[in-house]
Amino acid sequence: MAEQHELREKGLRLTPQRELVLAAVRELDHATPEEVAERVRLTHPGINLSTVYRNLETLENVGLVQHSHLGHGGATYHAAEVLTHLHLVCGACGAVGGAPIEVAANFVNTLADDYGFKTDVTHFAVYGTCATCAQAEL
Amino acid sequence: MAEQHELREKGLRLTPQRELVLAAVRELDHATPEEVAERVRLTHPGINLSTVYRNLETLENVGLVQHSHLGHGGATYHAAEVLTHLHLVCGACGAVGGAPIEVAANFVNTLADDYGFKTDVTHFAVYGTCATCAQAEL
DNA sequence: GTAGCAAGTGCAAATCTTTCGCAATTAGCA
DNA sequence: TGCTAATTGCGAAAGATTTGCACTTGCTAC
Repeated sequence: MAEQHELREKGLRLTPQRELVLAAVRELDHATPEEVAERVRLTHPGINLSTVYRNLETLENVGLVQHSHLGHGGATYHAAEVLTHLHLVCGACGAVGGAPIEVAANFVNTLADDYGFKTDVTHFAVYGTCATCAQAEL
Repeated sequence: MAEQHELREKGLRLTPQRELVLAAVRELDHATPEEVAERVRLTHPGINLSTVYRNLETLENVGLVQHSHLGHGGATYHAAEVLTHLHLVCGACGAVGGAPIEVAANFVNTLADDYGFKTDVTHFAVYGTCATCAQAEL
């Protein structure tokens, strides 16, 4: 229950709904707010979608969850602990692959050295064509 | 008017509206559908927003324009000719910087070699903190 | 040059996602 | 146990994008 500490520090409360949202984000991975709500409703049907949105935002401010953009519109959320990989999104089939952050280390360093830009590689997906689809195109 | 060729090939027509949308995308850069519509309306006030959306989609299918994701929700469109740089989006101030594609060459090659993933670095922005904001944080 | 057909347009309404206001509820401190 | 401010639920609002449909109009064939 480390979250209790993070929350209280900022005058925030640990409500059942908030716990459920956090738990759902931790269980699911890359979950949209809608999916989080759905998950939470399995055990707590009455929860409101607004509440999910608000809690995702709150939990993000506190640093317990983060969001990234894997596709078009919506953000997807994941627990802060697990941002250990970057996302490879295939534009052809929609698959989301993963790769360790280290493969981008050089790229990140270059941007830092030459542009003073501190990159968070996990926030936006890396877009392209996955091996399978690239194969199929030939 | 190279576009005439691209369009006809697929049984599509070159309508005034379609030309205007394409012209607007070429003049603007990183334009949202809304901005494209606004631009087109300067010379052709009656154009409908749906038409802009539909034409952006059509032109993208044909390969004359492309879209990328620079921020939260919306896509922004640019002419297919000009994807010569990647986008550095600052999460703190929202500024969109640019960097030549070459800085990512190594990264792209690694992904290709190790994962068979063909990366389109221009499609999604690179997220992080710009030099100015990184400075301010200290 | 003209007719015919399918593609495209305008318009309004429908969706979908996310946000907001507000009254009722409740967690956490004294 | 009581208070106060944070939080929730709910409905409505806002914004973005899509869709159905009747009307219009490129483009091709004659």
